[in-house]
Amino acid sequence: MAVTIKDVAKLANVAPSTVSRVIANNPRISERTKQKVREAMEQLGYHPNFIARSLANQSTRVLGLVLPGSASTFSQNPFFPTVLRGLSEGAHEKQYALQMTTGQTEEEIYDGVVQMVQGGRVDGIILLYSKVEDKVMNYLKERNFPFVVVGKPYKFCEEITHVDNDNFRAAREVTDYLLGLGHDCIGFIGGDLNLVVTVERLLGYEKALREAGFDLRNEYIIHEEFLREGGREAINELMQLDHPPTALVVADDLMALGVLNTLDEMNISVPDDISIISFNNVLLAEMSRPPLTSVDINIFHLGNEAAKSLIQRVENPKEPIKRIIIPHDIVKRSSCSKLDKRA
Amino acid sequence: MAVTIKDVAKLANVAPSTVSRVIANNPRISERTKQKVREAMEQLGYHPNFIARSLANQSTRVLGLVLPGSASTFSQNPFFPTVLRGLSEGAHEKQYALQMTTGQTEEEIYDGVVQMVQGGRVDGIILLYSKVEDKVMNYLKERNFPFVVVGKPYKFCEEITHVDNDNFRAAREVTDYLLGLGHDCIGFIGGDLNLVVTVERLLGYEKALREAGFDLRNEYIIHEEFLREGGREAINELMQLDHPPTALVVADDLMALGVLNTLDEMNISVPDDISIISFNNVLLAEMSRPPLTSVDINIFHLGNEAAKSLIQRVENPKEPIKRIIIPHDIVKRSSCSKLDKRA
DNA sequence: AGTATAAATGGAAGCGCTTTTAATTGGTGG
DNA sequence: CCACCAATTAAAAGCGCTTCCATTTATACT
Repeated sequence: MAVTIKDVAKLANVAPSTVSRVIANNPRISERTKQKVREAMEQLGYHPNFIARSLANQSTRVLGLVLPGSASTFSQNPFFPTVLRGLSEGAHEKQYALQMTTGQTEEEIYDGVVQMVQGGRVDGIILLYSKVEDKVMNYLKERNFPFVVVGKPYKFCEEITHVDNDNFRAAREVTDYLLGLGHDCIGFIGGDLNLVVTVERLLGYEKALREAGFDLRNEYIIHEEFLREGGREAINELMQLDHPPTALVVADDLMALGVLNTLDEMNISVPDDISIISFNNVLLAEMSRPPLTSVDINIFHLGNEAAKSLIQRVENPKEPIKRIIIPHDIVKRSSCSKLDKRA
Repeated sequence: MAVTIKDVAKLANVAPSTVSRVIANNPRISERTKQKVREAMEQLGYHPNFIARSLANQSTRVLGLVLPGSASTFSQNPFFPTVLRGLSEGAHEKQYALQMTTGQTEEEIYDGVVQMVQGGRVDGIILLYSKVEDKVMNYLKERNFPFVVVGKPYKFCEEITHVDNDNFRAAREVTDYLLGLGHDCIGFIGGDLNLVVTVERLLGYEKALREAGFDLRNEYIIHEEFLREGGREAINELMQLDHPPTALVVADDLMALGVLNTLDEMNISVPDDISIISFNNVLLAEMSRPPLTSVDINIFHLGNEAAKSLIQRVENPKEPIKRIIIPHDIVKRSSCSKLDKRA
C-alpha cells in the first residue's frame, strides 16, 4: 500500500487534516508547520491519491473526449491529432487530464458518455464533432452537464458553448476567390452531410454563387466520404459533363488529395485545367502536388479554446454560454489559377 | 447529489451491502432480492459512482497513454489516430477507459506519468513510442508498474512487454526487394535517430546491403525530421552525388510524400528515375502520385494488442513478459520499378 | 491578572462504494 | 422440540482525502 496522508501526519507529528491543508497550501497553517509537513512528505515520497481526493471533492479534474465513430474520416485525418494537441495543452495548463470514450457504434459511444457522466468519471465533456441530430449532445444538454462542442451545434446554437470557425463565411470567401479568378463553373465536393461542418461549407458555397448571380447546379455537387474507390467515379462523372467545372471547392485536404490523384490519372492538370481549393490546411496540403491552396482553420486553437472554455465552465457553473469563432485564412499555394478564357 | 447505493437500498428495503452485491451479481444474493433491487435501481435511475468504486477497489479500470512530445511527427501523422483506434477498441472490449498524459516537454510528460501512477489514476500505462534513453520507461520499469510499449524497447527488451513489428526484418525485405529490382544504389531516409524504430529500420537496410555485398555509403543515408523545408535540401544534395541513388527506402509514408513532392519539383520521375518504398501504409500512401509501395505494419493491431496485453497484465500480475510481433507485409503499388540498366 | 479574540491545529464525519464479519432466517435430523 | 447448518441479509469498517466544528494556544486589551 502506498504512503498516505496519515503516514505523513504521523511522521510530522500533526493531524491528517493539517497535512491536507498543507497540500492545499491553506493560509491557516503556519509556515513552520508547513515546512515540517513538507519535509515529511518529501522523506516518505508522498503523492496524494487522486481518487480519494476526487471522491471527497466531488470533482475529478478530468475532461471527457468524445470522438466521432471510428469508421469516420477521423481515423486517418491529421485533423485529429492536431485538435488533440490543442486540447491537451489547454487542459494541461489548468492541470486537467483528458479521458476518451471508446466505442464503435453510435450506441456504444452514447453509453460511454453516460458512464462518464453519471459515473462521475469526468467534470466536463468535449464533443469533437457536430452532427445533425446527436443523441449525445441532447443528453448532455438535457442534464445540463458542462460540455463544449468543437464545431457548430445543429440546434440550440445560442444555448451551447462551442468553438468553431465561421465555415459558412470561409466557404463563401473561397468561392468568391475562385469567382474572382474568372471561374464560373465551380463544383463542390463535400463529406458527410450529417456533419454540420459539411452543411455550413456547402451553404457558404451556394450563397457565394447565388450572390454572384449563378444558378446552382446539382450535378456540380458531390457528397460522399469517398476518400477511396468511390471518389474515382464521382470525379469521373463530374468531368464528363457538357460543362465540367473549372474549379472545385473541396471540403477537406485529405479529400482534395484524393481528387488530385484521380484528376492526375485522368490526365487533367491542376491548376491548368481545373483549380482546387480545400479546407483545413493540414501538413499534407503543403506536401501535395501541386501544393494545395487551403483554408487554414487553426485546428490547434480550435482544440485549445475548447479546453479552456470548458474548464472555465466547469470551475464556474455560472459562466455564460459562449460561442468562440476561431479565425481562418486562405493560404494560397499552387492549386488555383486564373481561368484561361480561351476555351 | 446523485442517487447512491443507499437510496437504492432504502427503496428496495435492503442493506447497502446487498445492493453492492447485486451490482457485482454476487451469487450469494437470491434471485428474488436481486430482482427487487434491480427494479429499485431502474426506478431511481441509479448509476454506480466510479470514483467511489475505484477507491474501495484500489483499481480504476483506466489505462494511461503516453504520447511522444507534441513537436514530433505524431502531431500530423495518421499513424496516431489509427493506433488510438486499436487501443480504444481493445480497451473498450474489457471495459477500460483511456486517459492521456498531456505535456509538451519531456519533463512535463514525465511528471504527468508520475502523477498518473502515484496518484492512482490508472491501472496501467501504454507507451506509444520507444526512445533510446527514456526516463519514463525506466521509471515504470523500476517501480514495476504494469506497462507495455508500442515499439521495441531500447534496453531490457526481454524484460518489458511490448508489441512491435519486426522492423529490422521489414527493412531488410524492403531493401532486398529493391535489390531484386536491380537497384544497386539505394539510399535511406529516416526520421529521428533517437527513436528505436528508426534505428531498426536503418539496421535492416544496412544488413541487407551488406549481405548483398555492397558497401554502405554514408552519403546515402539521411536523417532528419525534415517533413518540411529541411527535406528539400537534403534530397537535393543526395541527387547531386556522382552516383545518385536509384532507389530510396523511406522510413515513413508522410516523409515519402515530402520526398515525392521534392523530386517532382526537381523533375525527377518516380518510379522511372528513382524508386521509392516506404513504411506504414497509411491512407495517403494510396492517394499519392504515384501510389506508394509501402510496408503495411498493421497499425490498428499494434494498438489493439497493446491494449489487450496490458489489460492481461493488469488483471493478472503474474502474467509473463510478452513480446508480440505484429506481421507486416509489403503492399506493392507504383513507386518502384526495375532499374533500367541503360543508364 | 483576566478575559476577549484571533490564530493554529486536532478530531471526526462523510464522500459512495466494497468486503469482512456478524446476525437472522428457515430447514433438518436426532 | 431444540440444537445445528446452510443460505441470506445486515452492520460496520475501511479505501484516502477534505472540511466542518471543536479545541488549544498565542496575542491583545482592560
